[in-house]
Amino acid sequence: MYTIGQVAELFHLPISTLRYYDKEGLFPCLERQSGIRKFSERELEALRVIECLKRSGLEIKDIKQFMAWCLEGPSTYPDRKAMFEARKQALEEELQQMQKTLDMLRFKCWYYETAMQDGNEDRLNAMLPDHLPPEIQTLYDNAHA
Amino acid sequence: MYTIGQVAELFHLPISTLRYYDKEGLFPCLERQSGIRKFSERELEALRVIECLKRSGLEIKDIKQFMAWCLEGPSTYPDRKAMFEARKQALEEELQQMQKTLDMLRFKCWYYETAMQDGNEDRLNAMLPDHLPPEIQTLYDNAHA
DNA sequence: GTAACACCTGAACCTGACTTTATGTCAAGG
DNA sequence: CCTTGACATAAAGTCAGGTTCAGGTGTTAC
Repeated sequence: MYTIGQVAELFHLPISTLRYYDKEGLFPCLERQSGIRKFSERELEALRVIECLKRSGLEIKDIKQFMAWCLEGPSTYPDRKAMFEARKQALEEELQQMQKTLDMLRFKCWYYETAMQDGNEDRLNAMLPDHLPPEIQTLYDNAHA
Repeated sequence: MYTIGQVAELFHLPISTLRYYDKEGLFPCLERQSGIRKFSERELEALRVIECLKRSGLEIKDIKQFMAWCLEGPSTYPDRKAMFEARKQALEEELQQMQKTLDMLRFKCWYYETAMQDGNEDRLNAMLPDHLPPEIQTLYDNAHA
């Protein structure tokens, strides 16, 4: 059993956030002793799942839905699986987009490195868009694909 | 020369967003004819850069700073490069985190697939945390690394 | 027994990036 | 001439995800 302050420290979260999660129904089984929240292993596990779902882009209300499904038992396995599948696909697409953005950023770093050496962008502008050094061309093309 | 409506269509952005960007100073050279915004090639190029910087996680006010540097000339090449370097590093770290999250999601998909087959989580709970099938164990470990 | 401290509540406030609303100007078409 | 449609403005509203605050309670330490 942990107090809210101990859990906050364990998870490096502000106490206010834990209270907010509770208010939003993310700890449906949370118990209290004379008003004071008592966090058990069940809530810690919930918190681990919450962190994962949050990172994967879910909103609080969707996480609440997931918690509700968990309470409901095995009949909701398909819902829970569908939710994770959907998130997985969304994240995979986001990852692809990020790779493109990253190539763009790498290109821009090279661009300004070169501009600094030249003192201007004249030579660079003459090279664009298809007379760049080979590996830079790849970055540029990836970023615009 | 384009009207705000044409640009909105070209970039699949609401008109209100373009006006908001203008209000925030993202088009420092934008001209007007009797009050009406006239978007030229310069603003389209700015918009392409804005989209990239936004995807890379920059806030509007930082993008505004970048636009100001571009106006200022070659003396700000180092600032612009530093900005892209910082974004590049941040995005690379974020990408790593996302890979971990993705492994967690893949694990959860397998978990609920298995739970559905079993009709309960008893066997799964007995396998956790270190008696999982080999490739699933890898996902699990990566996600918690 | 009283001070210090962690806890409680509910409500108001905050930030970023828009979006909506209310109101107004202006040129072209029926 | 008047309506329609695209443009303009300022100001307020929205949304997620918290944070802060005022005012009160409970337990522990001396």
